[in-house]
Amino acid sequence: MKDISWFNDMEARIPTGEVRTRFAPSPTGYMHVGNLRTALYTYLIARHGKGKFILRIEDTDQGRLVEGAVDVIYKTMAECHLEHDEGPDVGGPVAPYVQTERRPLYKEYAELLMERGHAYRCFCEKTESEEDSGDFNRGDDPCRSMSREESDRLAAEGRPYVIRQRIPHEGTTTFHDEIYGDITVENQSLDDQVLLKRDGLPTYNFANVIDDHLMGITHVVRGSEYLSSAPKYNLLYEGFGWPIPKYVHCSPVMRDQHNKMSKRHGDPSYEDLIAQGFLTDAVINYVTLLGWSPRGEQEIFSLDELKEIFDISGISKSPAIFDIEKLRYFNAEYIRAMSPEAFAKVAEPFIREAVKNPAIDPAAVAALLQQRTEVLTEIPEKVDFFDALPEYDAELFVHKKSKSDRESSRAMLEKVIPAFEALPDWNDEGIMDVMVKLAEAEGVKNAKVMWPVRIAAAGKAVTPGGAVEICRILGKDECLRRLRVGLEKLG
RNA sequence: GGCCCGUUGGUCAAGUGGUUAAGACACCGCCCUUUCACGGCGGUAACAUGGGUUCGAGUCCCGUACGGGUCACCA
Repeated sequence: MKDISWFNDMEARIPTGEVRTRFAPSPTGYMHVGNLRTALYTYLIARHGKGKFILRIEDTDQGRLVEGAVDVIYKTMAECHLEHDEGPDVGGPVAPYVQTERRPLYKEYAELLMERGHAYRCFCEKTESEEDSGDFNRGDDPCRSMSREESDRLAAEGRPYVIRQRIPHEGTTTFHDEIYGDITVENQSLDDQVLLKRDGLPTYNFANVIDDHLMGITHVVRGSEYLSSAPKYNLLYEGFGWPIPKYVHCSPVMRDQHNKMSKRHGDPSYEDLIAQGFLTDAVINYVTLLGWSPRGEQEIFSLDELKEIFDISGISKSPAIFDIEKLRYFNAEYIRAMSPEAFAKVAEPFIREAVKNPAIDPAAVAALLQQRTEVLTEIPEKVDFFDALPEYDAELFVHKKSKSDRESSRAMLEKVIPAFEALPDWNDEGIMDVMVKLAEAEGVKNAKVMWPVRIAAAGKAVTPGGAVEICRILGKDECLRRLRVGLEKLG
């Protein structure tokens, strides 16, 4: 009999008595929105339960390793404030946290499972066509019924093999999912899945069970694509005599009715969304609500609030379609909730993209933008007129609502220009005062004065801010220059 | 195709046998307003479908349709 004292040592290291969850990405180089949501739910379950959140890297697929991908994971998680308590970089009681570094472990456990009769070596070399066609009936696999002696002999000879799970042909298996409830399947619908690959590395399905157990994971959170595999996991846990964790299978994030969000379809990853001008906190808030309901009417939540209220029972069973329009709304809400200073800081690079003129104060422009910006990337086109007066048509001076036409506009500009020239201090009060007084003197509404001033100052119909703010920010000289240009167009 | 899961307005969703079926985004209208926004008010719009069970069904059961997942030595 094999010496299995190592087994007891491993078991002794498992932390107990606390909620423990893990986010276990395979390093593919970027963070899908679906991945981010799974990470969030996993994190929130741990934090809500005052437990531990663990990062584990699943790199058992040697063919899909991407250079630098692990760094992307660290960076994204840090940016999203998903700090982990244990992981490859920070260590922890059940290290190592990278699957390839745990390699020897899986084989030991696979052999332990063989000892217990729940797994067997399979020496078959089946061609892809046999696998694909489904012609090969696993029930007929001669390896399954091979004697242990024969199996050991072939292995000792150096014959390559995989280790398969021995699934009973009879009976049913029932497992419980926190979201879907109890699910029962016929054992005969389950196949003898490979646990240990020919290269000695475990399959995802096996490594997960081993690691989740050894790391003391209490809530196994993952995508619903693993729902069909869950009965096989149960059989593995039972085969080892291990407690079964709580399963939390999350439905996918869709790009439309039929397709999951995917890079292939050009759907944005987390990194892409940030590049498109979305704020991390807004993305987190929106993504959390995509497939989870807090039940009340509040929608805007900080991560700290989410830690407090997040509840597994609020996760929905059906897939959710990603709606960038609603994300824009969340983003706008977050922008408006920022302090003017904080917004000026994030907006400045985007303002400077369009406005090179050093005389223009970016903080002043930002103040105009904050209430009317949804995503940061739309800023440059909104403020480009500060840099240079655009070519525009005199027709812009015609505006029904403010009762402005070319005639009135020319008349107003003719009177505003000298009044502005005479202004001792160039500030909002002074500028406003000139225009209000003029309107009074002319017996017209303020709008009739302000419309042509704003148009001449900006050269476009829609602007962030009104005539007063735009004139002030432009500075007296530039403002007057533009008003004269406007007057010429009307002349 | 077998097995598993799902289905409330265009979208996210509340709802756990009795409600005028919440709320949010989007859309439309009105108000506010120096433009556009912000904000305020209001509006259009949903229980996939057929049978049961029940005094009563979006809520429970069965069928059907549609959609998704899975059936890899990928995760």
